[in-house]
Amino acid sequence: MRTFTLFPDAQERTDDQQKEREQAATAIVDALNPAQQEAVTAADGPVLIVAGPGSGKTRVLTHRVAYLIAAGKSAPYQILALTFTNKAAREMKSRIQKLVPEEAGARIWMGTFHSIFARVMRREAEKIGYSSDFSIYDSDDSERVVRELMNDKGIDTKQFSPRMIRSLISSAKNQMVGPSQYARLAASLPQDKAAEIYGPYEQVLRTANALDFDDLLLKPLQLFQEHEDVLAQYQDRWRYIHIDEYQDTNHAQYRLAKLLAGKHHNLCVVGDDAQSIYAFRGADIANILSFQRDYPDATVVRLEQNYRSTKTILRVADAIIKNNRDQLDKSLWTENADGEEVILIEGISEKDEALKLEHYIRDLKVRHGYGHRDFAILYRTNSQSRAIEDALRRGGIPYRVIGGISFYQRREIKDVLAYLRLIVNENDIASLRRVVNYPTRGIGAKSMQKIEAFASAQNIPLWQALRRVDETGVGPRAINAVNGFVNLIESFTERAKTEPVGPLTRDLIKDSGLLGEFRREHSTENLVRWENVQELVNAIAEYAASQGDEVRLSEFLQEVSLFTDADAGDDLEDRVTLMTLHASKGLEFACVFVTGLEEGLFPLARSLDDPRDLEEERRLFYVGVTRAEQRLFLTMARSRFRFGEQMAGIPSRFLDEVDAEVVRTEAGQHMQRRSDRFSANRGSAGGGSGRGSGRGAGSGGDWVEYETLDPDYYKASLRPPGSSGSRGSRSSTGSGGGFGRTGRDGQPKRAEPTGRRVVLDEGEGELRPGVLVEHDQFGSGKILAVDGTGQQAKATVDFDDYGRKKLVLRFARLRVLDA
DNA sequence: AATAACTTTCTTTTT
DNA sequence: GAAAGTTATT
Repeated sequence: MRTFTLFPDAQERTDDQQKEREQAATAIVDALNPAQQEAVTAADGPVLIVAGPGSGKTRVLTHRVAYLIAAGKSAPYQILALTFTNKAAREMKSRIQKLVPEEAGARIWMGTFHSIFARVMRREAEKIGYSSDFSIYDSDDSERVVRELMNDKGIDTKQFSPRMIRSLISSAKNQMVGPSQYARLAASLPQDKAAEIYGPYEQVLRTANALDFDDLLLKPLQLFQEHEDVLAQYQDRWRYIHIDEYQDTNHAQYRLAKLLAGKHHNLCVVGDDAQSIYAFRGADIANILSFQRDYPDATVVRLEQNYRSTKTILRVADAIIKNNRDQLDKSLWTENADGEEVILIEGISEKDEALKLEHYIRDLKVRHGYGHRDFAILYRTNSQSRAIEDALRRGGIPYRVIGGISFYQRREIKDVLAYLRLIVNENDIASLRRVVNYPTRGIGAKSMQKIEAFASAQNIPLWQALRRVDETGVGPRAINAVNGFVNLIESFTERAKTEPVGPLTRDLIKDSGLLGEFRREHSTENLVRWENVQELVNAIAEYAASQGDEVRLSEFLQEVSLFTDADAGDDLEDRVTLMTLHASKGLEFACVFVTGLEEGLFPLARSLDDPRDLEEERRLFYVGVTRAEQRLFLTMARSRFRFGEQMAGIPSRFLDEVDAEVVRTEAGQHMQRRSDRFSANRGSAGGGSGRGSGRGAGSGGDWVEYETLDPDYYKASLRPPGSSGSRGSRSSTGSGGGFGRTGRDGQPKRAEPTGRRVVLDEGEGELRPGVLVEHDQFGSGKILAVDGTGQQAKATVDFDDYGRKKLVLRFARLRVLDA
């Protein structure tokens, strides 16, 4: 065991304390390999850790922070560690507290750039003219603002999508180009339109006292640039700064890091240029490539040993990344075993692909003892999850989907949040617009137009115009409605000053009419929505509890905006994980399926024009492949439903780039190269078309013949405890409790029918082909077909007088005629 | 002003 | 295969 001489400026301690600390520090360092040790114990000053996948870089960062704390570097200063997700921060923090338990009280600021600087803004907002109750606009909110502005200016939102305009504005902001400068630089038609919107957009956010995601970085930058004293204060607060996934920092983040580390230079960054996959949102790979130029005295450590994957998997990864030109040279190696060959799976359609995934998972689980949590299914676009979910659900395999529409992005949740935001911040125009006539209360577009005209004529905030609605010239009904709305919001603003937020939110949901909206129609969908809203109430109550009595609603709202699905993950449950390749960054799984390897999908069609985009896609593939510890599967479908129609799938060019030596097809052959890839595997894959006997039965020894097995053999893997499988998995982080709690809280008359779930499509079961039905308008007819379920259920009906029509059951109000 | 039903458009990845 | 936009009807 080695002992380290700890830093000379450590606090004064008794000899015993000093000894204890040195032992702790030694233990922290001894757990690592020499290269990692070097990274962890590097002297003060800039440190660049270039680390390949699976090299334990997050571990290194964790240990470095722990080591600094053990060495007494933290007190009285604090350590800042910026991670890529909030979840990563949480995990790192808890590991640090295990490594240096006696220092659990050490102040570590840990989180994403966005969450850390939202905190900074909460403290300093007034200094640059914002109030600390600012709202945070996510890209959805921003897009709405952009859309409205475009409508105001008569820009065709069909020709130029608000999303595109928003993202142009966002990248301008990221590069710190202001509206007037952007107008000068605009060189294309969309850019001209963006330039037209950019200034007003900034103005709207400003008057709304709102910050978008870009502002969360830019405003602190502005703060630091305008207030040297504030900068100095933060420079001294955070003497040691750590940044994980440095290759994915954007320009503003780069500047922030540079400013903050400007005084003490203790900036330690970890990254892998080969894993840079966020250029589309402004990440600049140059940040890591030029670190040594920015900090010539930097200690550079390379971590090239991989501890995660088998040699085979690494070989595939290496073959992939070699096709990229702009890459720092790294040679990855591992002492791990060769491991299993990589398997290439071909489905006849995306359904077949999904079915095969399900079969493989089942098979591996039974034959090799994997748990569900050992599997990850990765895809390029969120929409690909559907087919896979269907297959897993049918197979009774529990799963969770990360990303997609996260809980806080759901409409019903955003509606409630918009009310809360308005209560906190009456200038929040976007939230106001969202809820002013939802649920409908008679304040339609025309009335709002008049009120807005009045506001701009009088040069008063929109909210004030609402208060003076009787001067705006709208009709008496609208005046009444607006006054009701204003009173509603203001009474809650008043109550929010003294009352706890949990019950307050519950009352709000009732008084605003949202509750009535959910009850109005008893559909399964509304029930789910209502459950989600209950869950939100619980989340708020929970937050309130964790913060003690002093609850800041605005703070909760701000944090919620930065919360993502990936942060929520309860890893404890034994489920298969489904997510995009992007979301998989930093994670690892025993078995990984990279799916949808088809031209146009992965790589995505849009990336084909620009070689840099294509390289990013390739890095994405590299990231996906290197998530696997033991087994890797590459899958594709020969046809796929996209753009609403069936499209043929051509094997991805990426498949030509992997090392064919270590890849075999399901049939056990070595993968064939490009020249004949279009016919490759056709013989054996053809068998997959016969679904019933499918599962590659024809391919020989690879597959267990399910039919010949003891029927109980698979029982264990069927339908584990978790209830209705997937449905809840997106959003059901403990939803059950939600109802109970609200119900218990003691207003029996409001007791929602929690147990009795009235499913109002109850008639649906009777609507089968052949059944005679009657429609209010079309008269009688015969059902020809029914497709979709629940909300989406549609029936094709042949009406006696009107001919064939396709009706959405939700609206159609079909009555069954007795035969 | 609100609703129902039909039509169109668009689908990358996300802090 | 879903959302937003459009139109017709009350």
